[in-house]
Amino acid sequence: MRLSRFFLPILRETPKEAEIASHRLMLRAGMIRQEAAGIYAFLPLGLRVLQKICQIVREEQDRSGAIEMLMPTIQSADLWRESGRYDDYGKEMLRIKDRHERDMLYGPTNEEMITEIFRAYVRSYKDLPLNLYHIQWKFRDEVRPRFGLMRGREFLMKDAYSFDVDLAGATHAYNRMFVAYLRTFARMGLRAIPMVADTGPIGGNLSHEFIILASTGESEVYCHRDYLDVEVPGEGVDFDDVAGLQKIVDQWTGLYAATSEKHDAGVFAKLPPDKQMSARGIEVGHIFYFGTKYSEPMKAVVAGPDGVERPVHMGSYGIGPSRLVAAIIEAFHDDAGIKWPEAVAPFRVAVLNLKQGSPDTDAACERLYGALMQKGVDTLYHDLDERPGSKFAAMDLIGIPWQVVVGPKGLAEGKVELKRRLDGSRELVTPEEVIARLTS
RNA sequence: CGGAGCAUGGCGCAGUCUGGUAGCGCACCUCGUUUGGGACGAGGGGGUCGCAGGUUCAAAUCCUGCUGCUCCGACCA
Repeated sequence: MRLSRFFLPILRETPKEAEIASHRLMLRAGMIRQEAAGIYAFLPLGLRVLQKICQIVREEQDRSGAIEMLMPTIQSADLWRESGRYDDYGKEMLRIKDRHERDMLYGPTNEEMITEIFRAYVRSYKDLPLNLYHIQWKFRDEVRPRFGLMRGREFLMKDAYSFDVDLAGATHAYNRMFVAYLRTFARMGLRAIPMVADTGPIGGNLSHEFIILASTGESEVYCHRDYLDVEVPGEGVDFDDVAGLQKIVDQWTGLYAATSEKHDAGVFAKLPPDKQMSARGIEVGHIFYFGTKYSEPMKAVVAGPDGVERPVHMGSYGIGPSRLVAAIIEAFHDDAGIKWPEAVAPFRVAVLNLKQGSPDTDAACERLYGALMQKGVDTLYHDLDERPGSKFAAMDLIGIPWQVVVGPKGLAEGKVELKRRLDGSRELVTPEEVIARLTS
């Protein structure tokens, strides 16, 4: 992408409403624009990151055996009356009427709808296990939206729903998601720690929140320090291996870890002092097993091998990709701007032409840009006629992992500078070397 | 929902107390000089001062009502 053809409204000054780093940087980097309290438009740069995150989420959901679909944002109130949650959910639910005065709502979650879909088609235990997910916008009319995307009212959520004949099957489904989540967050460069959590309005009795540690986190969390070193399952993990998955989950739940609501100060105090870790955390995922809470009232039943119909055991599993954009920035930034992990970066490399309009640098940049694009490397070519200082500052701000700096001095020796945003390291190399490095 | 505050050009702000026809920095446009870490000079464009009433010869400024947004607390992907 040529910057001259892109839409990247970078702000030099920080809008006054932004208090935390991720919000500030997203506004300054031209990633998002606030349209109302807790409601944001994703500008092109922000959308690129959001899509990268969704793709990782998708790949790991698919790998674990879940199947993607897409449910609507608007739901009928009748469904929610069936489960009893229409009255329970409270003011967080945005209620609307259509032209026929029918009660509708903007979905805050989809347990009811997925249960309705399931019961319409599935009759037999032979169709199970089943796990369906979608990535869709949700609306929760928060009392107090804040911190930009971190606590918005409209937010993107990946929500998966599992269906099993019995507790044993549901536990395995839970474990699949548990492991998929470990891998998902690790691929984004995040260490997420599963913590025993409250189930809230979703209900149920088994639940973990996946928390990343960050000083600007909203919740106080307590955990064993060794969680920082537990191994994340690799790509080859067998999601059908019931005992194997259970072992991984046991390993990841064996040590103490709890959010403040579930915190037991007595147990925590018995940990060796150097292993006690209390910090602020950002919740980036939440998984629940809630058994037959919805299947019973909504009559989602399947026939077992004995021919007897019984309500299915369900779980639901959420990840907030839009919140993850903010969470990743909280974890990866410095005074100059964002430092994207490569897996979610909006572009992999930026080419900076230090003397736009000079035949030598222009030609060298065009060659590099063309070669990189041809090899499928996501490249942003800063081809605007600005002073070098402005270019460096802008690219540092938006946090592209690699910068190739093309200037007359380097070119005199046939070299360009390859700079790494993450650690600021830089070296002089030939353009051919740049291409080789970024395509290896 | 309790408490506090803000609303003036795209962004950040001054002007409001003490009423007199809107200003600064950045950004933007033109020309020139510049170009290895947010340049400089000259010229220029852009604002019914959040909305609606009221007081007054005159309102960004005073009064009343409304709306939007932010922050602190109680709640949550």
